[in-house]
Amino acid sequence: MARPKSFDDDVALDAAIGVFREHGYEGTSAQMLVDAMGIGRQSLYNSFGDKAGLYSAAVRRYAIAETHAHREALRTGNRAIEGICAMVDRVVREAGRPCLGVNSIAELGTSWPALNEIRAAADLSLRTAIVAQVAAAQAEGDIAADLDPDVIATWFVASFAGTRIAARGGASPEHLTSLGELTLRALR
Amino acid sequence: MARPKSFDDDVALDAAIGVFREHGYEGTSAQMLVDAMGIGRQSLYNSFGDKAGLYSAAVRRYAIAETHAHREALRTGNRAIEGICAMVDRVVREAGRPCLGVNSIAELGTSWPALNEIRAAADLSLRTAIVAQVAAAQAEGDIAADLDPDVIATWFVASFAGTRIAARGGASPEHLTSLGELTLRALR
DNA sequence: CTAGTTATGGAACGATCATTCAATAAGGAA
DNA sequence: TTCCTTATTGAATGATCGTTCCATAACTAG
Repeated sequence: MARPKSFDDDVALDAAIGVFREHGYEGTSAQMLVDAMGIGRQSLYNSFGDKAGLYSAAVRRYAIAETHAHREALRTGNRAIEGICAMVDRVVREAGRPCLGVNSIAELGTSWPALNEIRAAADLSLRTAIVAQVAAAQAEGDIAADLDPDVIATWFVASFAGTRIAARGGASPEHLTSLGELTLRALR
Repeated sequence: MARPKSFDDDVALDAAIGVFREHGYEGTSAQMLVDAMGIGRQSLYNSFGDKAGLYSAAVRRYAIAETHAHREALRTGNRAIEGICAMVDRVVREAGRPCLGVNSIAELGTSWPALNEIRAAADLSLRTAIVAQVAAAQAEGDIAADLDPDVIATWFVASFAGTRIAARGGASPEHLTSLGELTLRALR
């Protein structure tokens, strides 16, 4: 009953994610977004409200994809520790590209309620998966039993942020690999 | 032979640092800076060139102060490991305030040559101190001897970044303390 | 074919951006 | 005092910011 959209919201959102990852929220202009997304300015505002809404949508989509990738990696191998290693390896391997989650925290802190909610949901999902996997690895004797799985989950998330910051600061792949190894070593 | 300045560059710079820490480079306007620094617009440009120059000067001053504080903490106690613990504790204790170093890396990556130089100098200074301290702690049997001190130095820096990102994301002091403990545990 | 509805593209909005100009003020050297 | 130099102040610069208005295009239900 009306003119159909000429683009897919998620495809456009992925393009926006690419820009926000590299330039941050304040460093990205509406012009940069319409250029990267390949849509008109008005279409951007029709679909996402405003720049803040688009950013929130981008962070949400990114957080969901990132959480999913982490959980997928955790399912690797037979022993629980193998999945944990796979998760760490993936972070090390992909640390070369800026992380929208880390960058949004660094840039905006907890000042956006909408972002806080998105992060809380992603954190819960990821942490739940890590806690279960860690408990399993502890039962299998691959992680020290005296450590609280919940603390370890926080530990992993922080280590990932540290690795990503190191990479964004120019650390070599060898250094990043070392970081991944030490992250796992802390738990033995 | 001419009118003297009515303000001290370093005092003004500290005020600028406070604004940049919280709002980042792109999120800070010249108006916010003159308000916080308590000087006129023209004085800002006379003393620091432009906004980018002021930011570089702020990051430089911050990096020097932060590196100095780290090195001071390292000198604590009798055994080398005590100084290392003090350094970690300080980061945990002060993680509540945003880190200009971490935030500048997250926001700008390695795209500013001037910042890269500042970081390289600070990194070298800090890493040198940590390496020496770690080697001493290894000789005293408090850190595993099979680990490369240089890798450990990278590890500390990354852990600090992770802790600070966690704090900026809203982590509780208890969680931050746990992160500090696990940072040290990785080395035993 | 027509009427109704939404998407699109381009020009335009006021506001704010970083930066500078021009005029005045303040001190040291003579 | 007088001159010279620099600091300060406030207004003004053009550019770009995020956002919206408006006319047109595209599609569907009737």
